[in-house]
Formats: sequence, C-alpha cells, structure tokens
Amino acid sequence: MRGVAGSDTRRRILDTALTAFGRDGYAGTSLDGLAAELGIRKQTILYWFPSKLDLFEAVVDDAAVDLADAFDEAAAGGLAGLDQVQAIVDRVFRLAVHRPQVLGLVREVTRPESPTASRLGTRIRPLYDRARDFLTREMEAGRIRRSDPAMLLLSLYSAVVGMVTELEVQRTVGFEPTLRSTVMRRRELMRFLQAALTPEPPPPAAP
Amino acid sequence: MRGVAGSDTRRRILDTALTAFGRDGYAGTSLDGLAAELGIRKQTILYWFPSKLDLFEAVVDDAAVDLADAFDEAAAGGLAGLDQVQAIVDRVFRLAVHRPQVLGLVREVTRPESPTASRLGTRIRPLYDRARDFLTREMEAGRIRRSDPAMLLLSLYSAVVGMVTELEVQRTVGFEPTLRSTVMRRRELMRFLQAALTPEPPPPAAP
DNA sequence: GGCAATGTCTACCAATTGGTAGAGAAATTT
DNA sequence: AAATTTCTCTACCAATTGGTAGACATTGCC
Repeated sequence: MRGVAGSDTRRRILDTALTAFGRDGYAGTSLDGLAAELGIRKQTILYWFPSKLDLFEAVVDDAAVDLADAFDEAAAGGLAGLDQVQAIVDRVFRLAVHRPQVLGLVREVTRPESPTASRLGTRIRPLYDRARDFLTREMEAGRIRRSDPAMLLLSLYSAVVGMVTELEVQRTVGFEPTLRSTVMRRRELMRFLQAALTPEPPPPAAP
Repeated sequence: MRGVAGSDTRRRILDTALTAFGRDGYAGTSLDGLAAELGIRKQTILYWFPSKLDLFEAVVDDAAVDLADAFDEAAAGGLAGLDQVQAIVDRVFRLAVHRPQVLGLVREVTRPESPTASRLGTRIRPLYDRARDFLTREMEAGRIRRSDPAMLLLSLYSAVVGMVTELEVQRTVGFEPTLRSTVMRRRELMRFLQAALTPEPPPPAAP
C-alpha cells in the first residue's frame, strides 16, 4: 500500500525518534536506522521533518510538553513545602517508569555539547525557572531547609534522573525491574529527599 | 619532522580522546576530527590503537585509574562515617574541577547503551562495590542514616556528577566559574550530603 | 472522469566514516 | 655502514551518512 495512511506517520516517527535519540544520542542515531525500525524509507522521515536536526528539535519540544504536563498535574494539588516536592518527584517518577524514553532524552539534551543548547533554553528553561522559584519561595517561608535554590534543584534533578537511569540500566542488563523493587526505590528516594529538605536538623553527633 | 618523538604521542592521543569522548560521546567523536585536533593523521591513531573501540576502552581504563587513585587517596586518611564520605566527595570534586573531562567520560560510560557495557563492569564496578561496602558498614555501625546502600550511593553519585556537569555547562555558556562560586557550590553540596546522611533527624514539622 | 494535493517511494549524490596497504624517514642495533 | 625496528605519513577503499530530485500511487474535490 502506498500514500495511504493519514499523518499518524508523523506521530510514529516522533515516538520512535524519541526512544532512539534518548538511547543512542543525537550523533548515534541515523535516519536510515530509524526508518528501518519504523519499516519505512528515510525519505519519508525527511518529508515530515526537513532535516535530522529539525526532527530532533521537534522531538525535544514534544517531550517538553510531557514534562510540563507532569509538573502541572503535580502542582495542581496546591500543596506546599516538602509535600509539594514529593508530589512532583512522585509524578516525574511515574512518568519515568511509564515512558523512560523521556528521561533518556533529557539526559541527552542536558549534555553540554548537545545540538540543542538553544532548544534547551527555550523549552526546558521555563520548567527549571518555575521549580527554582518555587524552592526559593518555600525557603523564605521556612518550609524547606535554607540553601542555594539552584544548587538544591540540581541535586534533586540529579537524584531523580540518576534513579531512573538506574532502572534503565537494570532493564538493559536483563532484570525487568519488579513492581516491588520500583516501589522500594521510590521510597528510598523520598526518604533521601526528606532528609535533605527538612529544615533545622540537629547538630551532627560527634563520635 | 618524521618518526621522531617517543611514544608521548600515545599519551597525547589518550588525553585528547578522553576529552572528546566525554564531550561528544563515542558516536559523536570521529578519528579524523580527533587527529585534526592533535595535528596528526588518523592513521597514526590507528597505529597506536588498532580500532576506535580499542581506543575508547583504553581511555576508559585510563580514566578509571584516576578515579581509583582519588578514592584511595581519600580513603588513606582512615576516617569514618560522614567525615569519610565528605573526604571522598571532596577529593572527587577536586578531580572534577581540575580534570572535568574525566567526569564527562563517566557520564558517557554510564549510559545504558554505551559501547562499554563490559568495560564498565570490569573497571568501574570495583569502585562501586568498594563504596557500597563502606556505606553498608557505616550504616551498621550507626554512623550513617540507615537506608538502601546501593540507592544512597546512586544518589550521592548523581549529586556529584550533576554538580560537576553544572560547572561544565557554566563554562560552556561562557562564564568561567570563579574560585568563589566553585567553593560555594562544594559547600552547598556538602550541606546537602550532611543533611541526607546524618542519622536520626527530628520528625518533619507539620504545618 | 479529470486533476491537484498529499504521501511514500526509487534513484542518486557528495561528504564523512572507520579501516587497510604500504612507502619512507628516523633511531637503534649489529 | 648496513640492516632492522619504530613511527608517521600518503594513497586508497567500501560502507554509511544526511540530503536532493523526481517518479508514482492514492485520496478527495470538481
């Protein structure tokens, strides 16, 4: 069959490309390989997206929407302090479990030499700013341990991405992570965050 | 001049390749580009390392030695608990500031689809095991908050790598990070770790 | 039925990729 | 000084890369 299907082709390309870019990186992904994975020709990809870079940017934009939605949903509860942070982490964690590809792409995109330095600015930056502003406010309200918000945010981000990457690695090595292990991981992460965010701990015990 | 210099060529290739692989990834690094950066021909690289993959593995092995040295040096003090953790983080941080390339490579190597799944096993794994065993011991001794050691280690790793990546990003964007900002970042990181590792915090204050 | 728009394909192409073969200069050994 | 080893180079090569040109099939409109 030829020239048949509607433009769900575009969607399929975006989805498969998301996975491929996140898994193999921008340079490591070839249009021919991508096309083969989709059972189409490379030229069909180039019909929908004028160039490889255009495709990549479209994929990033697409994933950014997912992330923003996750944030919005978690923020809709109107929580504050540690509870809000946990709600967001929880939501991102769920996204990461259901669509780990998205986090893989984030990893690729945040590489210093990523071909999307600019896209990162316009698409991810707003999320970053929102999160940082939130932390700043909560610190001023005394609901979160006072420290450099940008730094803290980075630590949170790293912890979550690291955790999810670990799930991916597990999967790659061959263990399909069980529901139980995933739940435990999330709980550990939460405990870690709680410890790091709760204001005014006691002075460390000297041995 | 031809066929002159001793095999410091090999060293130069390793150093430049470390930077390139960490910056652009395995797929994103070409032997021709690497050679151009070094002012030599690609064939000279292939004389010292039979293939691109061989070069990559040699680079990984090389970097693993640096990391192991950093660990050893930090562990030589014979500290315990939080102090030991801080000493290690401090040492790794210093390595990261002086040779950020090493951490860039770690980032590339820990990607699930990295061409070094095996090398990761044989070279990085021992460091990972050592660190995890240490954490387990300290937890049992009650000097560190009790939790899943593997998970905690991952969080620590993520926090440090994330922090260093941030330094790299800053540098890429154009600000050369000042000594002052670097010191502050390290202090923030330490505070974060302390908060997360100190045993028995008070119950979180309910608003 | 005619016809333009849409979507997928075949056929190429120049540039780049990792890698081979082997010439030739310098240093070392004999 | 002759021979050999060490090192870097020039000259290629087949495969793959992202991308162009245009044929051709299908759909929907008239």
